[in-house]
Amino acid sequence: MHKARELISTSEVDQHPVLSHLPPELKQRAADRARVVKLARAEPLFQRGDPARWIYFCRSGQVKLFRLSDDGDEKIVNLIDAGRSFAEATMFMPKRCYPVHCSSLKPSELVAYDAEDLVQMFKTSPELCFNMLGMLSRRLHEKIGQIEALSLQNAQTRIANYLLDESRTVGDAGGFELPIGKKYVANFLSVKPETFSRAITAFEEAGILTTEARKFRLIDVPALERIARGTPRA
Amino acid sequence: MHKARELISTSEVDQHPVLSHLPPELKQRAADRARVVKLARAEPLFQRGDPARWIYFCRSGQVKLFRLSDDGDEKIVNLIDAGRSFAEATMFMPKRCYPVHCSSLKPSELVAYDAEDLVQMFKTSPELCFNMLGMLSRRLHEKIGQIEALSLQNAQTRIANYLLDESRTVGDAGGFELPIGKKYVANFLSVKPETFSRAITAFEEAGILTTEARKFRLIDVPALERIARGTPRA
DNA sequence: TGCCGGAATTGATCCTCGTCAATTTTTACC
DNA sequence: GGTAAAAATTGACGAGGATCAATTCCGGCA
Repeated sequence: MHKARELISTSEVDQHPVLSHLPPELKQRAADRARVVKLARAEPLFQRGDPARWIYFCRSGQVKLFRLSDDGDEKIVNLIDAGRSFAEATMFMPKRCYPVHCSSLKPSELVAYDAEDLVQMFKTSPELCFNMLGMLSRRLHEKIGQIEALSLQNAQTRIANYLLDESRTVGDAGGFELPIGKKYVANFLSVKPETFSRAITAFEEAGILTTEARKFRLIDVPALERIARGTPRA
Repeated sequence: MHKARELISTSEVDQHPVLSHLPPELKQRAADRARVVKLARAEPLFQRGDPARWIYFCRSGQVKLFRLSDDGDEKIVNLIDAGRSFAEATMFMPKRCYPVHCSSLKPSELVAYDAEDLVQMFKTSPELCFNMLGMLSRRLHEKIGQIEALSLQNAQTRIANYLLDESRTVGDAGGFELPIGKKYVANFLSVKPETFSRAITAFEEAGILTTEARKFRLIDVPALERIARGTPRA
């Protein structure tokens, strides 16, 4: 059961948006206490309520953060791609537990940093704290955006916004590829797969985009932007 | 137009969940630079996008934080009662602007603290930062809860949860009173006033609660909890 | 006290989206 | 490369909640 623990280099720590600001000696310490976690496809990492001993960086692959309702329905709160970190906020909660479930969507490699030890480091440096405060503020802002979208926009509008977002962030002239199955994208947008599918079909028929497998190519961006603004006409 | 600025005492600063942890001399400095803002009923305080020069504490009254859609629909993201603070997260955003609109719901008195000056104070003390990190974590957690509710629960369930919450936090044996007009509560729950009204009527007819003006009295709490869990039967 | 205007309630209707079911397509794995 | 399982699509249908409209209720104020 025990195999040699994979060593983490300080340059690995530099990937992390917050830990990269650690002074060199602490960077080393963080690396020394970190470990690599490898997940197969669809393997759970932690459950809501588990004590939050680790915070994570996604080195490769993809994981989902989600809530479950009493009757088993799932709501994906966040999709974490390679290069992004998650669960930092747990370090500062009174009861240090994960507030969501986490599970991989593809085979993934994560770097796990020791939460307790990091807390000690943060206690030594307001600069570090400020980096973290900035990150949490951005997250909070993001969530407010999600709430607004859920309350004020309909399915089509949310989907249109998502497509425009993806196109801008990961797309090139040739279009872009969905990071994962439409099922999960749909869930993230709080829409049923059927509804997602129908919306895409409608967009295709309107000449707004073309699809081929997972590849999307936007044809009529202005039209999509009008839909995203909730004003398909005018 | 200029009248004498109302002075803020350090004991006023002690009301603030984060600033109360300032060392005495900084507490005095915060008080010296703070000011009182009085709002009439339904008076705007700031707009989304305004530079965030101040963070606020609600001394009395009530304000709403909200977003507006392009076609003018409003979504209340948060209701702030007396004793609560808001807008702290703006201090740590790259572009220090309010991400929501704010407007009073009743005549209110707010204490406005100088954001830039507070940032300087925070830079001196990891302890202060930790208090703030804790608060932002809690806020983030709250938002995740709202998102889950919007995605996974129906109108009845959200309303049931709200009633149970209110009953637990502000209620006594004789029931509790809505903090404001049902219109606003409904909006906060992302439900139309008509739907809210119908749900309450249904609860009354089921013998779950009684209402009288704004006063609510829960009769059959277990039944309401079942609805809140999404399993009305069993 | 009586009047006015906004809030709340109630009813009727509509429409978006979820549900259920049947295929088709894609993916994973031997 | 072939097969089984999962994902995606498509269609038909229904329910939850929004919308529109009409009263009724209540609070503030002269």
